[in-house]
Amino acid sequence: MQTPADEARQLASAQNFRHMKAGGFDMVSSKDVAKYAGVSQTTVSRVLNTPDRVKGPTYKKVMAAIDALNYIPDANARSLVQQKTDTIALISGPLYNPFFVETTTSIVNYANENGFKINVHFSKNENITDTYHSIFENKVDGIILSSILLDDPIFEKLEKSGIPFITYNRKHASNKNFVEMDNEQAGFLAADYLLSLGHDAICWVGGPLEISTFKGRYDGFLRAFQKNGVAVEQERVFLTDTSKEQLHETFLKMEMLEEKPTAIHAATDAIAIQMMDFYISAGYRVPEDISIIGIDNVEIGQHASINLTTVGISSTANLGQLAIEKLIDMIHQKNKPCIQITKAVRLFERKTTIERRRV
Amino acid sequence: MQTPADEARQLASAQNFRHMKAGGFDMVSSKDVAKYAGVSQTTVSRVLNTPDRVKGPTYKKVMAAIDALNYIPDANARSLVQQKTDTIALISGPLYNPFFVETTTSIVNYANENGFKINVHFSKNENITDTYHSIFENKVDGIILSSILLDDPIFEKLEKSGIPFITYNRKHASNKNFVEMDNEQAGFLAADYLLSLGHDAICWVGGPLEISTFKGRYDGFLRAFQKNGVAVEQERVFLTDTSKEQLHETFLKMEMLEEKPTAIHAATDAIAIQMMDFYISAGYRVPEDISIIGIDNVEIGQHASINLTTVGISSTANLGQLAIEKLIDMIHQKNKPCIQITKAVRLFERKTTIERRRV
DNA sequence: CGTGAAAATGGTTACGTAACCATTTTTTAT
DNA sequence: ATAAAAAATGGTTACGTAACCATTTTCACG
Repeated sequence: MQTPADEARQLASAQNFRHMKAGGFDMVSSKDVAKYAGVSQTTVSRVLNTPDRVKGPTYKKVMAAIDALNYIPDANARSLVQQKTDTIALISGPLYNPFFVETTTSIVNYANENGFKINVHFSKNENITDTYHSIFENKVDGIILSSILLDDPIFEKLEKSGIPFITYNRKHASNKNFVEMDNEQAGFLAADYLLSLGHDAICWVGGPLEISTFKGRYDGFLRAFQKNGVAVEQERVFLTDTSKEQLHETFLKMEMLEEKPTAIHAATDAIAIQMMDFYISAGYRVPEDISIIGIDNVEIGQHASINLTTVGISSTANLGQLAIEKLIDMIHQKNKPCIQITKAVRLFERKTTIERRRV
Repeated sequence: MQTPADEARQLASAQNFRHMKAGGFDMVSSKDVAKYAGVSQTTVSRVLNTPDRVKGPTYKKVMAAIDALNYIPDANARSLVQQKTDTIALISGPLYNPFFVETTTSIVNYANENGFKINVHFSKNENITDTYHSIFENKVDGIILSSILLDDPIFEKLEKSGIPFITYNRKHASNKNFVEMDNEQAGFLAADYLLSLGHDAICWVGGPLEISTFKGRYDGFLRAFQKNGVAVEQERVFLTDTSKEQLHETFLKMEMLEEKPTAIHAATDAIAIQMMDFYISAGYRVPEDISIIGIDNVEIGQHASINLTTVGISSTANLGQLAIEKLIDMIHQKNKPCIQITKAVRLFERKTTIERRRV
């Protein structure tokens, strides 16, 4: 039987265990809980991690203490002793590219659902030593990244670190684990489609060929021209940074061409959508005045106001989702098989492309 | 003078310091570096943290050892002893709302530039005990969040935790620190504008009024009707979940109305853009057949193909950016002033609204 | 009821770092 | 040259947890 006095004493006791700290209350440790419950710290740990190995009454005592003291275990301390952080680093491309919006969503949600925290980093270029510094210091359990060049020197460091990692979208020349789409075929399908519509003044707008996606898509673009017996004119090939500003420069350059393009093959939907904006703002009609095709099949491209013709993965898969699933597998089962997934692609015919009017 | 034999010995020595671990190499500690360099662990720590207090030769010796052993300090261990993690938790709304794309970008980039890691969480509803569990266990230095209800019970726990936190976009009824737009005025401006265009069959589409943004915007909507002497008909008010599926349900319900709306006031641009998609896909023309206005002034709404009329912050500020700046201030200077920022708004007249044709 | 096995609990240690205090070395001022 | 001060370095500890081994308690069985 518990008297009011007992209760009061117990309450006072709980108060005493609350050390005031700089920020506010708390910083109650499992030691405090142990003392309060009259057991050893080891037992407190067991209550939380292997409750089966603790007798009913003990369990209740400890849980009561945890409640009374408002104890929250410290994941950092646990990481230190267990040598794992339950954290995955994500190095994504910028979100102004809708492709990364979708992959980031999938990656973060899937990881969180599976008990992993995600440290996010957005990188525009590949000059991100600071980012890797932070990632390596944090001893993350895995790394999922897109931002890498075909011959990126960081790759060696990644391998040497021993941390499981996988790339999505892009890959490195020596990549063991990656999830990509069939970039070459994507480029081919898009270009072949434009050619089949009768276009020949086609501009290619893409990023640097040191990046696997751009390289593959450009190669496919070339193959389509070859197959159709059309020559690629170098002045219509624009390799540019994918920022809005640089794309606007590119737009202006295309406007200066002697023979203006009747179609644009953008290496990504993000580029396509941005170019659409420039053209429409300049008074052009899409597709009547200019056809535009992208690659990636991003969600926003399916909006009725945009209706972007594009090439994308045949299935409804999401490269980020696939990659994070594999990465977490790799983290769990210590054996590391090669994950090399190249998803098949197909054309999504929509409303930004039209047969060339012969004038 | 160093002979080849010396070099070889040194190399062998370095090798010996590399303990093979489960995953791969490494797990070199500052102790290993100390032994290798012939100094104390304390000195190694000093070389990294207060190099001024170390003599030149010692510094060089230690740096050489760090290099030779490929030593990377363990941020977790540092966190444990320093009682800070240099980590901020972000609880954002889902990225299919473009508003959160922009805020997330700003928050992650600014935090990373200032030496903080960001743990991202996307939440659709407010039922996220697991998320908070993880956040509290990780002893983050600060929390920046949008997902909160006006009377959210989690608020009390946040306060009690003693962790600095700030909300952006939304706020709690008792919030000490928040960054929002003038939601009431935004709702007012949008509704008043539609009314000024001659619309009266206006549908409101928004989320639950337990959320400050929706509540404020709806209140403003009501005020505009009152000011214009127009009655709000309850059957034209749709309070719904903002998922694509639920919005489609709403669209179907609007189609069933006896008197179909001539204009839609969406509580957010995300809703507006989604409704646009449904209407155009169903064969309507925007704005000729139906006017649509949003709130937030998201980037994609400015695209030439969408051109969404909307209400947004007058300045080019970004609520997420403002909030993360303030939060990091709060973390650095231990005093915690009240950050209560309500940004002024204005109308952005674009192409999804038109004067009502009197039939 | 006694004995051995199993279950429950406790004590000690390590994880890797920075804080703290102690000691040694160097510099400065006389 | 010497004392005092300053600089440089080292030893020990704590941070909070789980692993590991030791001890005690409980239980089953003959």
